[in-house]
Amino acid sequence: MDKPATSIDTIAKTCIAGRVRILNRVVTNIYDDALRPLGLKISQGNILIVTGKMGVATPVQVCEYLQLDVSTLSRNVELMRKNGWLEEVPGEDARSRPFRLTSAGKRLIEKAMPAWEKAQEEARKLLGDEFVSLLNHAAKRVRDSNRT
Amino acid sequence: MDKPATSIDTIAKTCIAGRVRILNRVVTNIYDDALRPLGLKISQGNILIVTGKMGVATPVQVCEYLQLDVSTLSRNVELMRKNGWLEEVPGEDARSRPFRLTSAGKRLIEKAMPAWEKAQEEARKLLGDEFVSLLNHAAKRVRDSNRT
DNA sequence: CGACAATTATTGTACATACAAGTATCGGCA
DNA sequence: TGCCGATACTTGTATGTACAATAATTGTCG
Repeated sequence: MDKPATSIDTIAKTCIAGRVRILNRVVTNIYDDALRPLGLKISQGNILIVTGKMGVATPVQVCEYLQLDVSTLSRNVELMRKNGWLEEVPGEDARSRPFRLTSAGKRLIEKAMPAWEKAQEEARKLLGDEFVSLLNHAAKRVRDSNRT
Repeated sequence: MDKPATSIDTIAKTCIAGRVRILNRVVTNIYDDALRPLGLKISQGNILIVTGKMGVATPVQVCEYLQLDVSTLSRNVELMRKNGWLEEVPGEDARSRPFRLTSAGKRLIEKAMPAWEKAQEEARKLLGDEFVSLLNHAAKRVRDSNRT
């Protein structure tokens, strides 16, 4: 004779958002701790990486890839520009503000590599290989799904 | 003859934090959109749920469960107290500030249930059953691991 | 060509988040 | 009993995040 589960019980036992958010906090902290000596946070690091892959990047492109609001990116890029890691590039469309890595930005990534690897290994061990593998697929699906 | 992968390529292809953070943003937005008509965000919703499960909760307990910094919780609880969803309870240890759901808080959870279910279903479809199942295990492991 | 919708970014506002530093209290031990 | 380290929380500061409103530009269609 099980009692009927309350709303509280149901949500506590199954809420996907709760779990994703816990993981996000823990994993973000692992990387931020590792990168702290470099004055870099993983939030900015990921923007640097995406920018590096793109060569010249526009806010809209980066936001689509990272599923970030443009207003969020606007302020993040501003900080990284001040740090000398990104620079604006003139573009054809005057509405857009394309940017790219500076050489300091590229050097920073190289310098951060060992710390990133350490964090990556810690996260991998914590989450398990199977989860990490599914994570890749899930992230790809999410990026392609384009809610809105 | 593959060229050696650069640091940028390696991180772009494999970074766990990048993927977890993308998922976090997308999933959080799904729930926040669904809950917006109620004036509730999933960040606060999860705190309400954990509090509800505990009956009387202390900040330290909630933070350990949700892997939140106490300073973060401090401000979140303050807002929810102002909204009338949480109330302080006198405790024995004067250092601690235990709190619990008010009846308004309980009613809010009931009222939010349909929206939560809608978001939950959208997230489940987006991420896939297999991923969701592993997510539960991963979250439990993370909670038990107690980095520090 | 000119009005208007669509696109792109910035700014105001509110909340989430963590670290560092500070305050209050507790518990144990000399 | 009184000191002192440990514990629990708050506050200052910086960044991350999104939504709404605004500004600037572009594209389109009559």
